[in-house]
Amino acid sequence: MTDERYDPAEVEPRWQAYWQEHDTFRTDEEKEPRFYILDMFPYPSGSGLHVGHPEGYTATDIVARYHRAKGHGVLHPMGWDAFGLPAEQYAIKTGTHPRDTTQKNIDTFRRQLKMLGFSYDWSREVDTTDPSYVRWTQWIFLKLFERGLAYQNEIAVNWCPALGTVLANEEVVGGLSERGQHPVVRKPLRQWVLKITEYSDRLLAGLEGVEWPKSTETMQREWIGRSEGAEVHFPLVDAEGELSVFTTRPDTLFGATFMVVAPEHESVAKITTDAQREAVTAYVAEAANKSDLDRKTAKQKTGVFTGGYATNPVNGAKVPIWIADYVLMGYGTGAIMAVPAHDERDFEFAKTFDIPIVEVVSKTGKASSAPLESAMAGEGVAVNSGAYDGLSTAEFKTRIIANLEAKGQGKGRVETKLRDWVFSRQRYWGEPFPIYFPVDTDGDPRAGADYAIRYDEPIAVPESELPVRLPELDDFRPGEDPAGVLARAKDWRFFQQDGKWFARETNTMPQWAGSCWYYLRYLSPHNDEAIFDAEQAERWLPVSLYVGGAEHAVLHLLYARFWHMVLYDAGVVSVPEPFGKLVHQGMILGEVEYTTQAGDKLAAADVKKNADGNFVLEADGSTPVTARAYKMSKSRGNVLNPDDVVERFGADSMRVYEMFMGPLEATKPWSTSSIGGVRRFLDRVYASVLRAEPVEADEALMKLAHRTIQKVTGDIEALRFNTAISAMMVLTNALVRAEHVPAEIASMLVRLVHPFAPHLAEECWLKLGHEPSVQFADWPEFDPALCVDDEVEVPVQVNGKLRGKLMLAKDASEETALSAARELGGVARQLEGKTLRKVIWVPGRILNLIVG
RNA sequence: GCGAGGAUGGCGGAAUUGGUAGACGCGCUGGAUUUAGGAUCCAGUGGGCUUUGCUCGUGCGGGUUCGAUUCCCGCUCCUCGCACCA
Repeated sequence: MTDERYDPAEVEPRWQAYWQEHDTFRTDEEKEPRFYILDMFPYPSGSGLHVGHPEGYTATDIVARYHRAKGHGVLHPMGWDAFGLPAEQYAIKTGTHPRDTTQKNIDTFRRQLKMLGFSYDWSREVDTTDPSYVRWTQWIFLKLFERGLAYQNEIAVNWCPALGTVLANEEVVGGLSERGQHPVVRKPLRQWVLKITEYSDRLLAGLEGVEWPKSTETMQREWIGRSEGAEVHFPLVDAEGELSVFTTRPDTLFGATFMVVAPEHESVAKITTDAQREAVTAYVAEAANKSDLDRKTAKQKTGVFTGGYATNPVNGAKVPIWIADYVLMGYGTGAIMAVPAHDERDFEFAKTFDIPIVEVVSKTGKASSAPLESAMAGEGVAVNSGAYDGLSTAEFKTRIIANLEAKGQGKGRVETKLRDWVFSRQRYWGEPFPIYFPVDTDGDPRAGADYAIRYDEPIAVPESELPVRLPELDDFRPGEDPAGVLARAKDWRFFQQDGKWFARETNTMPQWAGSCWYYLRYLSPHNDEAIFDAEQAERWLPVSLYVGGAEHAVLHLLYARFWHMVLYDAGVVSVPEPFGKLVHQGMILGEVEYTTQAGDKLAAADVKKNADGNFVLEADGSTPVTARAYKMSKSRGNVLNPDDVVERFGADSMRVYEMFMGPLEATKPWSTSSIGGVRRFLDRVYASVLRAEPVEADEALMKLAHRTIQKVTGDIEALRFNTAISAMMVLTNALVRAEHVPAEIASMLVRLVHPFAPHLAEECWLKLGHEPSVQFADWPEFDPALCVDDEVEVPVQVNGKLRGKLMLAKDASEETALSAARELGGVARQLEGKTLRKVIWVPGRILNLIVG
């Protein structure tokens, strides 16, 4: 009996079938307190799960199983973010409908997740491409539309000809599409835009109340990029009107020695003098052709004088106006007042073009005697600023804004970097917009009659007609028609109502749409009457724990919060923020690779570390070797497939290994040999359970068990899974060494192991003679009295160096400790012939004797 | 350049209201068992030395303290994010 090995290949599928058959993980609505434990749902790609997915999923699964064992209510669902480009591109290549590809990929992902034993309530599975889901995505869009938060605009967007679609700024990296690395050009197109900027203050304020990684909070803050300043109007000298600028430093107005407008600025033509027109036109043309990448990599400031001047409202000075591409049209007013003394960029520009630099802020309160060598961007005291001299930066700002407002020369203004969200794409595989437009035509546009679509009169599709389904197409290629792929589906696009012709919106929504609100649909995924039951929302929101990759720190999490706030304002949800606690699991890298400088791969055994701490060849200490783990990628060939890992070691081993690698949030390299150690641990747990007997545990073992319960419980709550596993290993090793394994201790261990290695735990629970499932067994409680020792080991130092150890009662006195310490050989030797000058005694912690 | 995080044995990592550095695991070494094993079990394992013990040691250089991986100051390197946002 005792030599029976644990066989995951047989045991794991058996318990998976059991859980499915018995609906073990169905959400229990009645139990309290309640925990909504959420994973970022995956995009079901064609390559299946990679080993990074199960990291976060295992973490949440442990927490979910732990809370169920504690008798708490748990909502732990899973679904699919299934719209997206790859399925569409695959369709273009092979003619396979994206729906078929998506369905196949979802089946693979579901199989793999079940193979890993995750305790999802599969009855709540959602799929963003399912018409019954799309219906509510469209419903939310209508809410946005009704509230004036969705509008159309002709804007210069990132058009990617290869993909045949517009990309969001964040989907363009270095002038290339994030997916596929195709060139992207700027092109004005009619787009749907969501007014996320209207929520920027609330998106900022809401961050106060959430329990998120600080780095993520900071990234969101910086992405929103709120800055307070002033808009100042500079009257033009030789032309009508004025030039308005935004500045965060109105206190430096007296130092504005020139102005700069963006090349795209509407006033360029008006400001430019005939003498300068040729040079300006050339510069504008050049700037228009520059990609974002060119602009970013340009080291030298460029620009051209327009020939025009404006008047500085505070001192009447005549300042020259330049155009330069370091001023961006998309921020502020697209024009700046340049204060070279106190802005690095302006300083650099002034140096390049020999423009005067006037110091108006000084740290000391006195103007510098020598010319400035660099811009002083900090705060200080005003100089060379007329009546304002001597004011601090803060005071100056307040005063001058008030004065500008009084004279109608400007006003206080708040700017954000956050732009409104370009929400339309020209693809097939996305949610259609529930919008249509009147059409002017004298025939049947489907049959080729001329038509004009009145895009400025969008009409909402009635709620009762949702969802607007995608038309069937067999050609998914992007066309030249910037109205999108759907424009080719004429029978779908055009329809008649009361004798008038109408045209549907042919753009589709971006992939973010479905992922913005999926956590809400999990509340009641089968509800056909409403987006979800209000009662369910009351019960489960906000999400208690949200785990997912840091790559979503800004976009997904910001967009989802925005939609949530809109739904809050619409009275649909009753909590202001969707996600309470947020954790990002770290990336799992490939195995460490040892390479020579020539790039040849080496085995770990051929490598050693030299005296300087560098890796070199074992055979030749002068040849340096690089030791590094790399991100898993197909091109590097270091991608691991969970199916292979499960086949070789079992799902429980994979789960426990991924949690044992290190802290959840850390980036860590994979090591196949280390999984073997975890597998041995699980084998020892099983072997110990098989040895369990109805005997009493001795005191030491009982104490160890209780301390393990305390440690594991605390570690699960704090998501410190690596140290929890370590503690369970210690207890297991003690059981392995014990002459008898008390059944009571084995039972405790199995219940602790359960959230980490559920299949093994179920099997062990059965072997111990209990009824399945271990999920319904009570979480073990520890007795605090058994977690403290009566006797403690106290280190004894002499002059701060360890010289011996004492076993003492935990409340032993200094006198007892001191006299016992003198008996220690190592201590006595150090004290010999010396005077005891001082005794440091921290009860139960340390005894330090200072001698001289 | 700016912001955030990090650096501990051959490797992954433990340990911070300052108190025995290296838990746990991998790897390695030796042993047991085995026809054999990349299976299992036992023991050892930070470096150095004149090895009952001494000494050095948590990226580098200082400081505070009886005592620093932990606190303070100044660096180096790595990872991630942002990058002309006025």
